[in-house]
Amino acid sequence: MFSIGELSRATGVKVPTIRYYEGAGLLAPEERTEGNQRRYGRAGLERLQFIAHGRELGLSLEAIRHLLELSDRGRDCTDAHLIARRHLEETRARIARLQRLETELARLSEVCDHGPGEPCGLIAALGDHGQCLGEH
Amino acid sequence: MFSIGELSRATGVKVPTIRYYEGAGLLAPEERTEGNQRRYGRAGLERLQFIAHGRELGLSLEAIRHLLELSDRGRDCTDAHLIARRHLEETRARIARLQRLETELARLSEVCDHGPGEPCGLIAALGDHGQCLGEH
DNA sequence: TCTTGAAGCTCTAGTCGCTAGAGGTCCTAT
DNA sequence: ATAGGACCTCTAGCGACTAGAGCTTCAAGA
Repeated sequence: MFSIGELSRATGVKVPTIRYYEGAGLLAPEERTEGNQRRYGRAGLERLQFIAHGRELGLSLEAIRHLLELSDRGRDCTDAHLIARRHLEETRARIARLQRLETELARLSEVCDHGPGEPCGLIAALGDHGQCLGEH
Repeated sequence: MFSIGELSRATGVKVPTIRYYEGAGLLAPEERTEGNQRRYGRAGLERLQFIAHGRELGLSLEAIRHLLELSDRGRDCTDAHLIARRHLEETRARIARLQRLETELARLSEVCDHGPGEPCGLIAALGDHGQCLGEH
């Protein structure tokens, strides 16, 4: 049986976050001590690792909840693959978007050929979308 | 003089968001009508465009507030370039991180060679960080 | 067995950047 | 004069935590 602190050290998930996950209906302790402290078993540890790993991969708690249900029910994992696939697509879209921003930012931080007393090109460019090359 | 709705249409920023920016100390209307409605001038419009553009570039309101102060004070824009540069670095780091996730997700959504009744490889992999190839 | 102090408990509120809704007032065109 | 769209303020909610107050419990050493 693990205390919440042991679970925290074992997974790298902070104690208040574990309690938060419990409130969010993702992870309940197997039992409580007489004094009302949480005690987890191996299953709890693994479940928390599952959650933590999903979060590292950028999945929402919503998506993780869904995956946990599928995992609890076992069998058909079509939905699980759908979730992973959808998340992969979102990730790709976010990468593409960030890359456009990167280009823009790189350009912006170069633009500053103003002489003494003249306004800064960077600040001017920030106010004027028309100076941008692409979409963002 | 523009009403808040006109400003909204001109910039694409929603009305409640403009009010939120005001609460956040980024943008105040030049004046109010007798009936307490906000009225903005050209300066207000440009300031909002500045904010909106900064947000599109993913800058925090904090960073934008800072840039606005620099712009208001004019002259030395070293700090402005620092902000832009730091944000560019953050953006690059986020891209790199997302790309590692992309690889992992792509791999994950392929892994599912389980026979009928056997547990799904995807769900197992989600619980076990050790199966990952890289860092994330 | 007692004591101490780290670790646990619950509850509330704050973070960021909005968004939605309630319930009321104002402005403007007909 | 009136209708109704646009405006006002205020409060609460989102997601995923984080921080703090004020209290209780547990475990190890004396």
